[in-house]
Amino acid sequence: MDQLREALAAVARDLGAADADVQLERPREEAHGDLATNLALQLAKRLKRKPRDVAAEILAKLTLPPGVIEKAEIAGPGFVNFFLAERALGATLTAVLGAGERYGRSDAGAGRRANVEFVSANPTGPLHVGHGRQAALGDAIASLLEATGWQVTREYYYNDAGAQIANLTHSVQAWIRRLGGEDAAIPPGGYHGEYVRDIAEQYVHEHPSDAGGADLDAIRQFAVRALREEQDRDLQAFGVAFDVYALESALYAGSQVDTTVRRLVSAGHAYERDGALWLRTTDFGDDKDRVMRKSAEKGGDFTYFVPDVAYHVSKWERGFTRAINVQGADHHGTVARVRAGLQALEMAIPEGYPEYVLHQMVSVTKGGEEVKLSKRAGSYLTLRELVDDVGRDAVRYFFLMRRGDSQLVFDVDLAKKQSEENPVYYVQYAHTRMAGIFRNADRDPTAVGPDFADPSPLSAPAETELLKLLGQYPAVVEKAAEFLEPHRVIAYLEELARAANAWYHHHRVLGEPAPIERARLMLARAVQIVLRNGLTLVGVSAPERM
RNA sequence: GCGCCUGUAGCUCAGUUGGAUAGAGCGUUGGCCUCCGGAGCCAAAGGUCACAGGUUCGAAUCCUGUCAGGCGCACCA
Repeated sequence: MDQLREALAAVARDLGAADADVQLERPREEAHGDLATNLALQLAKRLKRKPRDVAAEILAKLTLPPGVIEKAEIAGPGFVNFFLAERALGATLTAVLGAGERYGRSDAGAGRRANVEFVSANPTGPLHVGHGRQAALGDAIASLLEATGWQVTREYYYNDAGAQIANLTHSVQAWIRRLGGEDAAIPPGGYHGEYVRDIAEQYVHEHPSDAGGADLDAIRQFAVRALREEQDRDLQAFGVAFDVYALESALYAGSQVDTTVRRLVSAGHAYERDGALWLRTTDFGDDKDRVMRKSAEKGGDFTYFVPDVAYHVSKWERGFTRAINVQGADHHGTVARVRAGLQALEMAIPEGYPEYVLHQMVSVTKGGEEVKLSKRAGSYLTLRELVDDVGRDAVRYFFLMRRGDSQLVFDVDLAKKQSEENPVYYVQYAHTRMAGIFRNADRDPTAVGPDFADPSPLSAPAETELLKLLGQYPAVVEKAAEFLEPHRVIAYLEELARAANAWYHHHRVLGEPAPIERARLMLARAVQIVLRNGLTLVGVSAPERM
């Protein structure tokens, strides 16, 4: 492909257009060949000639690399279509079988370090469905980066000491007093879920000396730990693991917050007004300036903006050349101000740092009606309940099959009731069928390597189609990683599974004449490898049996 | 009012960053089990790509405007 591109560039130079951008793409239509270029269309205007005439001259001057291209032809308004020789497709097969589980991986990231922050829910309640989308998305993005050569840290940031935690603490305290027979009300802004009562009961059980709930600090620590542990259990059930848990309170304790403010002031972008300390973020693309330290009458403490900036400084200083934040779209307002804060430090942090992957909200329908999301346990909306009901694989797959910036309707009834028709089963089933071939043949699939047999008997249309798809997988992974869009992998897997199921239905493997059987075993093994690699990449299992 | 995201088949959504006749699943209709797992395969019907302009060889894709939905717009986090 690179050879072809260079050959075309040489022709372009010859025609006096050395700066032409040579584009090679895979045509949608099979009749349009395996690769196509629009070079003639691009050049036609500046050469003031008809596109098809330019295409003819390109073709005449083109020196094709030997053995790779079978034929080339002019089509449509002036496209030049190239047809790959069969040998090239056979090479795909040996590439897949040779690389195995490494097929599709690359080292584009060259071992540089990337931080992917996601979920980052404060420990004020169980994880809900929206966190589930974020967990699936963040984990898959991290995996995509790993597959393309980045050294990835999965990070979870949470606040264990702010106003929301105080609300939680007082809510638990109120329940402790209720359990003691008092008539205590949940404070305004407090948490009403049943889990609050459960925590209160546990607290009383483990702290008999404080049955009255007087020790707020002890209650806070207990509640935060209990909810963090519950969230960890939920994430574990979902198959997501983090490398680093970062605490907001540590930024204060480690004086990073103070240091950040000092740097911002000395960089000259801060000013005082109405008794508060402001940062002129409008100098760096924000739409309004931000308060860093509140005025004395408002309490005189820092706004959340400051630790947010300090936190991202810490990512930079820990050596992450990329920081990717996966967040709900309701947080999009923070994007401009965090970046502006980092620029205002004048520490040579790149302008686009950190990168954001924002996903739209998940709405949940149950019984045909939309259910409002809230942090109430028992409302059938926690991630844990969804995973327990629908299954980890289906939940992961559903959350990833859509682009992040389209809204997602998760119909719980449908996911449960019609789980057999879920696309995830279709893809997994294709994998199971390939595995079944080796099971029935009583063969070890891992023994089928690139030198297992001669792949040339694979000539049926369904087979060349499969080989082409297998050859596309590395590019799919590369693009999905580049755009941080795991749904591209899902779409590819469905296409591959469709082609694999059609092939399986029309062609037998076992019992055919030996050269054909052995060649098809290679193809079946290659399909199995790529399906498994892709499913693993998006966090879905590839079962041998279902 | 301002900003970000979205609008594609009855429903849920893709669309390889500007390419050729806009695709898939579900649903609907009609076929296919002596066969490695039918959780499957083959086919049909179904479209003013929200609407109106513009850019150019060429637009679902880029620009402008309008309409509709979602989410933001604190000295809250």
